[in-house]
Amino acid sequence: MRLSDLPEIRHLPLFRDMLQANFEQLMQGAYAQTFPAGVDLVHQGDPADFLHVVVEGAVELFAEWGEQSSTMAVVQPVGTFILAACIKDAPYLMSARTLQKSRVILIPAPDLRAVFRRDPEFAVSTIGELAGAYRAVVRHAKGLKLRTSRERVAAYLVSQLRLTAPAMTFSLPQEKRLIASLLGMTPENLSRTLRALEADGVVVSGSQVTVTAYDRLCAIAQPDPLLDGPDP
Amino acid sequence: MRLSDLPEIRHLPLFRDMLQANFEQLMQGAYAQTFPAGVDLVHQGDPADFLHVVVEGAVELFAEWGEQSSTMAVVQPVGTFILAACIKDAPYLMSARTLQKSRVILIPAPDLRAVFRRDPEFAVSTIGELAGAYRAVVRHAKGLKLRTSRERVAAYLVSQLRLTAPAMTFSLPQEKRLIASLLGMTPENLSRTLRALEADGVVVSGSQVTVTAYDRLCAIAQPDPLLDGPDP
DNA sequence: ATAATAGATTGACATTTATCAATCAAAGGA
DNA sequence: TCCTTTGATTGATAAATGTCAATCTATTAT
Repeated sequence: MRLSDLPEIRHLPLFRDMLQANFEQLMQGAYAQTFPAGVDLVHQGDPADFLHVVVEGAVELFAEWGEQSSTMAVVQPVGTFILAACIKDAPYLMSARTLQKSRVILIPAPDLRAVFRRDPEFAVSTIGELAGAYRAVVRHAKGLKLRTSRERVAAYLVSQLRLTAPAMTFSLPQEKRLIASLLGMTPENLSRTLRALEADGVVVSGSQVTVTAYDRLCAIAQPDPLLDGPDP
Repeated sequence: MRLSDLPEIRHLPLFRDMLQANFEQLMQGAYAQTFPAGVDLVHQGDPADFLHVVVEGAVELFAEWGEQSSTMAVVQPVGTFILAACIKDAPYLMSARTLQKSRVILIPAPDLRAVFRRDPEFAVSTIGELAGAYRAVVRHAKGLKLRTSRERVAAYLVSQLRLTAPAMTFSLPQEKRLIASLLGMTPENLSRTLRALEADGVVVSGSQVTVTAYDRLCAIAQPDPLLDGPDP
């Protein structure tokens, strides 16, 4: 475990309010590891051994069923994943793989469960973290059920624009096929949809996206905090 | 608040481990109400005032966006809903309406937040409840993204069969259009899909479903605990 | 009992989305 | 630098799903 990782983790919403002694104990049992891109970190169905904290890089959470596979989320620094499985001591519902060279902290699930029973502040933080994660998946599911793929693409572009405001251009943070999977469509369909959106002021060149008619894009996406998340 | 409601609520996983004094205080501020069918209990976007506990009847959770609307879940006794919004003190992500005459206990959100800061056992129960809810939505989203509508229908029938095992017949617990919406399809599509499944040993007559070829249905549904939930 | 209503079903059709195959473009390794 | 590999795009086509309209059916209310 690298000493320089600690302050960053300590400032995460999940860990910032707990007692120093408990934080130290949690970190005692934890260890960090750096993985190259494309490494499978966990596989769905496996018993939940560790809470994962992504300190550097990016990790894809994806679901598999038979031959099918679908990206469910991308976790970026500093974020955690598979907290719920660790708490329930249940099998992971999703698999995870690194998208880039990534540094991940692994915190043993039993330690986690022991500490939030002892530290009420940590318990409260855990509640907040889980409630946030729950709401994020609900939003994702709402988007899948209520919007067409064209609307999902438009909403995705709008949400990316908000991250880079006030600039009207940005570069896609992941490969298009991953974004397509995240949005619940095929790469071909995403490609054609982006092409079609050029008629509405979207210019795509490789991974560079420029929006020349924000209002027209919004008219398609109909952004809604109950689907796309709060404004920040 | 009816006195006879209390023991049932007290035995819920969410409330069973907390201190009696805290439970009583929570119930002090709570009140119960009985609603006829078709009443809107909460509307998405409203501030989260109360945790809802369904004691009798059934409540539909649904999402709206523009003209569109989609059923996200059905809460039956004894279950709770919109815990996450109450915790986050954030707007509801879903609307709720009664499907039948229903009795609902309303627990003020501020009381809830105060109590789990004071009662570590309640905090731990809240963590467990949220983790379970999170995993349920992840499964729902996985089903939407990985299965075709035909596969979702088959999986739905298999999961209903498991509830009534070892009987091979059951009656649909809700109207077909609601089930269709829950499964992310139109009523017309559900109707045709059920009809098509007759070739695979499914007999539908009104709301009565009989399965004469369980193995063939499973071959279509490919049931998986990571999508359909644990065996019980 | 009968009418009125809401839900379910069916057919015809349009639209969306996926699939397959070919090609193109870009990035990384020898 | 060129070659190889991987991802992206495009076209042609098929399959899945939605829409609209017209029944049909069951239930509820009068």
